[in-house]
Amino acid sequence: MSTISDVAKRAGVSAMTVSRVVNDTGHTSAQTRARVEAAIDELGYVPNALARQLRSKRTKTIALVVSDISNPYFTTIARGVEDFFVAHGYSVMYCNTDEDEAEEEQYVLMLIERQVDGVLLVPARSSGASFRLLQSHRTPVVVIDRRVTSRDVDSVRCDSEAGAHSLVEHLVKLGHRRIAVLTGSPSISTSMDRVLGARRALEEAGLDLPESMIHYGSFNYGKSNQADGHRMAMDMLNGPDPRPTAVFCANNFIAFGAIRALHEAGLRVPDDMSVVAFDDLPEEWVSEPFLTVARQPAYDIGHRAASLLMDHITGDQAPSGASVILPYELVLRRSSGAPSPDLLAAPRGDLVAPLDSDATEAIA
Amino acid sequence: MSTISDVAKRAGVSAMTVSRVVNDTGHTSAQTRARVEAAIDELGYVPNALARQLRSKRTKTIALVVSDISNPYFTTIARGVEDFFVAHGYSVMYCNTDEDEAEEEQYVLMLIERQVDGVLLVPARSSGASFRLLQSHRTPVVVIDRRVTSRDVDSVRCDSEAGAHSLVEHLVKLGHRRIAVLTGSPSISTSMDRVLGARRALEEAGLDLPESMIHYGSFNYGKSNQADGHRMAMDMLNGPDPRPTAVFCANNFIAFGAIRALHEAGLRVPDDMSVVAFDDLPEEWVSEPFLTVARQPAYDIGHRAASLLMDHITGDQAPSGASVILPYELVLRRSSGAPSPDLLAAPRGDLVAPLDSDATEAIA
DNA sequence: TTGTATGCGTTATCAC
DNA sequence: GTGATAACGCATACAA
Repeated sequence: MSTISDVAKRAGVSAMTVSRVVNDTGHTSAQTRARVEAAIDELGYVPNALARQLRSKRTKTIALVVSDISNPYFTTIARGVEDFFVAHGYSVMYCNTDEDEAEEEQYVLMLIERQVDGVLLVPARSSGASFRLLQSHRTPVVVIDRRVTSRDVDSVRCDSEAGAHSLVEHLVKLGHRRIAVLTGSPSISTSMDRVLGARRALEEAGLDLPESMIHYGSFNYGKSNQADGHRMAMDMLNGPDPRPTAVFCANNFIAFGAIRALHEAGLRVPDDMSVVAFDDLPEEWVSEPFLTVARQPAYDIGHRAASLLMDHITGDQAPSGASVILPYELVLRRSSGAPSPDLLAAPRGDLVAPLDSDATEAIA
Repeated sequence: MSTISDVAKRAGVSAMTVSRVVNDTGHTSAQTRARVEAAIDELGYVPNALARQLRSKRTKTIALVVSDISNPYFTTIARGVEDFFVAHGYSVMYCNTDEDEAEEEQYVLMLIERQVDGVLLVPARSSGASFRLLQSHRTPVVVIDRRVTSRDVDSVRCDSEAGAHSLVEHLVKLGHRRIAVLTGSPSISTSMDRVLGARRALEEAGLDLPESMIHYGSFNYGKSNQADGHRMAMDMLNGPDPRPTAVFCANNFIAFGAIRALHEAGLRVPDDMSVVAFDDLPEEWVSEPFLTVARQPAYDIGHRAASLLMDHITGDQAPSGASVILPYELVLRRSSGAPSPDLLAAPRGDLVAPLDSDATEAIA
């Protein structure tokens, strides 16, 4: 409520002297410093950051724009970002786009208005409209989790192609031949890279991945609060015979929805269908970790991206269009197993367990 | 990069006219409006929010200060807050204190510096230093999840006492007589309310809750990234005979750690020990929901608190010291069952399953 | 070591 | 309907 000149008046000095004391810039005699500090305490003076930022043209604020703040993958990234920037005296604004391009543009505009010093962006589309906007306002950007077509924008992500390849290769080695893929939107590079990795693994085994085995949907829950993996798995089950014996889900939420769908259809995992996926949950959260996954180093992704952005902010390094690709970790668990010999050939109807079976227990 | 006067020059008008067009205030002729809008487009002008906020003394920003942003309980609250405020044209800043009072004060100071219009606070301690600071700067506050001693502070939370009572009553009805409590810090009202609820349920059954059966710790993972429930459960198992037959965990993370500890000790849940807890995870995340819980209406808590804060910001309503207490929902699952008759009397050693048993499967 | 003048980009107020 | 002026609170540049 009180301003710098209130303090100045009270301490019998000029506003500049107060400013110097507050910011520890320049020299001030011990006496006046003491008087100023006393006045500050008495008035409960707190500097107005808006005025300071307007004048200095630096907000000491960066923004993290993600597509789904409910997803533990992104909250873990957020931790990595936060830890880095708080240690460097910056604040972090979190923005959630729900994978919606319009929301993203609105947020980016808001961030420019607010003069943030930099932006970490998980772009909803690879089009790059948002970060062209940012660049035109000289706001440093680092892209997280996804590739973008534009040059001169740095990015940090996990090796999606290789992770998908490993997971599907694992399925192939177990003996699976008909493997479906449930992925996110085709406009997100991560979705497509994971399809590519899956396809490569199949082709190396002399198999192919027809489009009919790929189901596109959403990485998020979305407004309906329904995991799209559920719908995609239903589509898969209702597709042409013979049914796949395994399914690769391109992220955690898709896998959760898919497993629920399989469960509802009376199918046992992995007996009737193996499931593998990208992304893991903290092990403790599920009493019995069950899902075979490619685990991304989410915290490190956030931390590395933060560090890179900081280099751009300080000018220590210009954006070079470089990509930092971090390794995944393959975690084999019980959701993947060898297909039963019958499954490899038999028609579908005979194999679906009756709904009142103990499929529930088997999936646990 | 370009300012309002750049636009004014280009359009051949004054800065004020541009301001009027941008903010849709006052009257402007269709002609000049068109000319101004053209100039804005050509220059890619974006207003500087800092200057605007400095002048108008409103930032259209509120802050949500929580004790653990990794906890789905708080991210769900955040969703409720975000949905409300974004719909009203506000931005939300998220701050994470890790239940640390010093961090909290630092954040609150930063928020005052940044002139946020209001704060939603999950206070680390009930002392109330932080919101006295906020109040002295006339920043509206609403407290979430916890009671505070101070008058004239509104709060929104779930009925912890009643929820704990229901959970423990459920255990008593199943036949449990020795029930331990693992809770958070004694300085957090929520911790203590849940102990009180547990005690009341036991006393109604003619039992009592000695201090030796209560273990205090942390609701969070903390820097060690170790769930404190694990340590507390170990303490409980190493305590005096006879061992409890059931345990009430005062939040989700405590329960996760405790279950892991029981698991490691070769104890089966619920056969050797029943477990009940506060807070739930989204059902899909765990393929087989297992834990008996009191589920808090987290989204609603966030939404209600946001709405209340908005009333204070607009001045529609002065803080009255009122508490909004929302109901919990009891969800019975497989982690709680009747104690085996042997357990009620027998000494400990005989009952611990050997470590190489199939306890793992049983807990799933 | 301390103070003065000036401007950051915007809007409130009043004048035309 | 439009413009000139001042002020929001602070820090840069320069002077003393």
